[in-house]
Amino acid sequence: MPEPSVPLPALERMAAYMRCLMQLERENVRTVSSQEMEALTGISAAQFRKDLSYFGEFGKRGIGYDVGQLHQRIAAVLRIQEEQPVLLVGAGNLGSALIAYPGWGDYGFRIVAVFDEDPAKIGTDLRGVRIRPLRDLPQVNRDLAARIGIIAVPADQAQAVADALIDAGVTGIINFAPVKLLHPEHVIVRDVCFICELAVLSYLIHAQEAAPDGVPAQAAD
Amino acid sequence: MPEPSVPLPALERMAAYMRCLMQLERENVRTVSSQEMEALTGISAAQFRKDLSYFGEFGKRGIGYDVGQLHQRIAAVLRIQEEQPVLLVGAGNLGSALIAYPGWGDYGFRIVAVFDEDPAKIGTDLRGVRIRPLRDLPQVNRDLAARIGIIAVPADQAQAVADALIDAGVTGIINFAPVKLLHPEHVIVRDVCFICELAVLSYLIHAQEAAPDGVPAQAAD
DNA sequence: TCCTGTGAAGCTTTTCACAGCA
DNA sequence: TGCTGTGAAAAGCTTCACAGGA
Repeated sequence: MPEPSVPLPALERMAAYMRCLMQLERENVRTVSSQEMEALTGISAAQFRKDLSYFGEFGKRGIGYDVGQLHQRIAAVLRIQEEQPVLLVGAGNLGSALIAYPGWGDYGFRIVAVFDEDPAKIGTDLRGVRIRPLRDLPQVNRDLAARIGIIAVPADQAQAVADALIDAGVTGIINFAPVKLLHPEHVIVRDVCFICELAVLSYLIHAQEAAPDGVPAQAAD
Repeated sequence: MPEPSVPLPALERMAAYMRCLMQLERENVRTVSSQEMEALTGISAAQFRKDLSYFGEFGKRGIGYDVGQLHQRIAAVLRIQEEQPVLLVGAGNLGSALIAYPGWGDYGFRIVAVFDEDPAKIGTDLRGVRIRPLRDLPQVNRDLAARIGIIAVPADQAQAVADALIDAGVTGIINFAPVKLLHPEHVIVRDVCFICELAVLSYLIHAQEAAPDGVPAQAAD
């Protein structure tokens, strides 16, 4: 009944298309073709059309796609057409940077609670959200019922935080800590390893120098 | 002469292997087999061996891999065996979080200069690195000769910053701003879109609920 | 024996190229 | 005509399965 096995890379591109469509909306562009999307995103027109085809028909032959409508339909596919509550654990530098990110609302997410263990931080406000002790997590999420959690704590605390989030009913985790988390099968964990990006970049730069046409040196979006 | 067209996913896994090997070194583990690496990273033993094979032979048959030696050789492959200077543009929340990250040294990177446009920040210190105005970039990098730059500024400034970095000799950019950057072919740009990760997670959570065995729901590492 | 390194098979994803509709 | 949607072909990546050295 749901979409039959969509390639994961296609899903990742869907988020990129949405970003692009929001930009076009701000510029009051009404209609866009797959060709134009290729110019804007760097993703080929054929790829764009194929990606959309996993989820249905979205355009008008001979015309293109209605920008606003396509935005809405992609949001519906990604299940971000209505607000989704998110829990953030860790109110250090990274946590602060995350909560300050201006795009949450555009993507239908809202940080509804922030947790930290530092007594100096507990009770204070981070952009209008009170910081609570981690032990309050189960009780707080009984009301909030958030399914998504973000781990922004040091590596040595990450597993304990993951366990607590999962106990509290979270089924999807974005993990910024540099450790592999153990978790039950029904929970989905996505690791964000930004220094890995740098390492890959380092390789690609040097590979390109050594043989300017050797490795495709494709950028990741 | 260099490695003939290594799959990009293989490169991304190399960084993950390195992270795992550093952990093993801290635990004083001397030898590791591809089986054990599978247990630790979630990446299959066959995949691990195949990935390494793109770059040479690293193990001993019947024994496994020497942890320290493998770490060194992967570092050499990624060109992070000796310190690489990195420029950071943007000293806001995100920039501060990045510079506070404790793993830079482990991966052979060092932030050698920080730039920002905010007069209130210029001249102050961020973790021992002085914040300079962006206009100083060309001159500063004449000495530092960094090839890698990180863009951690708002979307509307990102293109100008990218242009400045490229002018100053940077050939690889990690872009945290939510815009597609225009750049010459010889420059490699990798976008980090953390909210895209959340959007994908949102889809996967709901897909799994709808059909617990429909979509593989594989986590990204 | 144990475990690596690797060609070949199998599977996934991307690209092509064109039918079909406005 | 113009541009979408999509089977089929091509390319790319992963897994298999086993030869071969310690």
